[in-house]
Amino acid sequence: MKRKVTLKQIAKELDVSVSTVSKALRNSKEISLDTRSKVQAFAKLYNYRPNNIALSLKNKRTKTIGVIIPEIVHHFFSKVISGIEKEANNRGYNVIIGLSNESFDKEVINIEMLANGSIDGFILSVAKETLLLQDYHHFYETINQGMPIVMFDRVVNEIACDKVVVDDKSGSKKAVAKLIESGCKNIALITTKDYVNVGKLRTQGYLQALEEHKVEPKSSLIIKVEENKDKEIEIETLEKEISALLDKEKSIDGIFAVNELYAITAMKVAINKGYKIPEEISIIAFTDGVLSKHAIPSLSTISQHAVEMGERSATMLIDKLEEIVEEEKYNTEVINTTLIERDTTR
Amino acid sequence: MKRKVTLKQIAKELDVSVSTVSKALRNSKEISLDTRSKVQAFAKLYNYRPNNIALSLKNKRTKTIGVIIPEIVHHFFSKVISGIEKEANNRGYNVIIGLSNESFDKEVINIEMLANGSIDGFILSVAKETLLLQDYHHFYETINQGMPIVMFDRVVNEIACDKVVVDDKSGSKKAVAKLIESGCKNIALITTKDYVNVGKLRTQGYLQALEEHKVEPKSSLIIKVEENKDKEIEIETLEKEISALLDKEKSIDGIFAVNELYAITAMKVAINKGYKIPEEISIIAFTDGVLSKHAIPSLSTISQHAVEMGERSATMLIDKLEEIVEEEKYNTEVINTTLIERDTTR
DNA sequence: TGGGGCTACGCAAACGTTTTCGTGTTGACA
DNA sequence: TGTCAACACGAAAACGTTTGCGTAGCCCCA
Repeated sequence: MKRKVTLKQIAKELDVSVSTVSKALRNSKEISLDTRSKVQAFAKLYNYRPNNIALSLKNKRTKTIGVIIPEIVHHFFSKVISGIEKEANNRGYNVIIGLSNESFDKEVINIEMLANGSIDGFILSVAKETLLLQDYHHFYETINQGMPIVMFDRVVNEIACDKVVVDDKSGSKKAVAKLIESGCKNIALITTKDYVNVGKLRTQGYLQALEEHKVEPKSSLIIKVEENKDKEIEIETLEKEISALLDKEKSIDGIFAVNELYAITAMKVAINKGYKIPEEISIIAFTDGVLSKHAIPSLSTISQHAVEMGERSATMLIDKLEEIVEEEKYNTEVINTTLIERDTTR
Repeated sequence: MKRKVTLKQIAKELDVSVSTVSKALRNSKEISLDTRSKVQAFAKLYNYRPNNIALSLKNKRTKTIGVIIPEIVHHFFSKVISGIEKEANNRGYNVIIGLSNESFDKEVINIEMLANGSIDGFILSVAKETLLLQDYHHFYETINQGMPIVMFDRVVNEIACDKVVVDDKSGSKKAVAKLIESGCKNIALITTKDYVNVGKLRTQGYLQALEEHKVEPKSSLIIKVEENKDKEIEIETLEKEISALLDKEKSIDGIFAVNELYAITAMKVAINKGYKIPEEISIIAFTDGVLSKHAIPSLSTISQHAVEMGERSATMLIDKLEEIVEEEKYNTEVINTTLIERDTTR
């Protein structure tokens, strides 16, 4: 087993100095052609590759970006990552991943672990617990130490950093408008509690769409789901709530859910009750994923273009790292949503 | 903006040497209690954290493991990653991710990018193209340089390294046996072409189960799907094939598919043709994911315990890195599968 | 023959740590 | 007063690079 070869070893072997080897490999004309080719041949033979860690230390940059997300087993986040990875790789960066599992503590630990020189900057989406606690000291500290952060999707408005968000409100409006225009009169909303920012915004979009179409909102048509660590329980509870809702409000002919899973759950309950979809009840979900695509019937959704979000985030971060954009200038990019019409809408 | 503080700065500020600071922070009794507390207080005040890169260079270990997977927008792989990340974090390691997108070239580039000192070892699942080309030089080179590799799921048998695999054959047998025992007489198989190792093994399991139950296999009941870069097209083609199959072989009363998506596709076609599921046709998929869980009806599956695979892989790699296991000793761990009975089986 | 100007290389510092070894000061004790 | 141990600290090397600068050797020309 031949260990990795270093400049020093090459130097020793060829009886020249380390600096000569280094310069020869970079084809400096300070070194004679003769020596250059000798060194290069030797380096090639032994498959020399400069040690990244040494370079990082010297250059004070790692060419690595840290990504902290709440969870990875989630279509949206994994799509964002694939976008980040693509753009990062194109520009010669690596991606290191930390998962917060929606926990404040894990988010803090992950950030601290990476902030000590391992990476050049962060791309992250804030954990729910953090949003609930509203404790953002770890973000401030990171930024204060000169490490740029790009937040995506779940952002904290009061923090001065780059952000990439989806236009939740207008996305919801799009969805609800579609339902109304296709003839729905009584549209139920399945959303989250208000502390989840995106849920709140999507709720606002729903209300605005109703208003603009002069439909009176009815609070009895809105379910605000209580999050639960155990998704199974959350969904089971939701099933009961939806079932009760459909029993009580017979006039419901449209459902807008703030995510796929809520929508699928609603569809399941409705189908079990014998409703025809989309003839009797139309359904649209925010967030487009595999579930929607392959559901039977396939679900109409609002796509948030997760891959693009990832790409844009990476672009913003790297632009800042490479000083293509001034340090103190923070932007918020809004990614537009698209309505994907499938089989649950008319 | 206060930059990261270093030992040198603390030393200068407190008018002692760098080594004194270092020792004081590690509570060496070589340093007087007085100096120690002074240094520690100062370090705390300025939130000193040792620079990871410098430590990596010094210690010749990065405490980071590289993970190369074919794609991340895939329930199985993201689950494996979450398992890896969990175990790695528990043991103080970071995880850096590379995506091959099933491409040989990207796999090679990713490995080369990370092998130059950035990480201590690899966990990877081989890209399809690599399996097709059977060009494994990049794996050999990596191992030769003393960097351990753990392969999971899609492994190369001929390479001497640790492996974590799922027992594909027995998993398939379990599924097909279940179908037979619940009364199915004519079980169709939807699988991949044979060069995909796991597809091949699962096909073998199907055949063995039939044999053990004295059912004559019929090649007319088997669809071997031609992979396509464009999944849409692949699935569309598959739909037609399944449709033709169901039209031709009216006696089919069970379907076993080597992955969720194939199973869902089959279910879709069957439902459209008016079959009752599971009464007229039972379906089981290899690979358990969101799709199966939330399909309507929910799909019975063979779970491969992806999170556990990730954890085991990480454990094996780290054990080797920390020399808990001898370097030259390679193991192959087999993760057992579990049949999850849902609504597509009787 | 002396000086100037190349050429081709080596030295050393720097990045931020840790650790081994050396050393100056102090105090105790004979 | 001389010796020795203990104490408290500093210097320097090492990890693997890159790069500015110094310089030995040579040739050329006056």
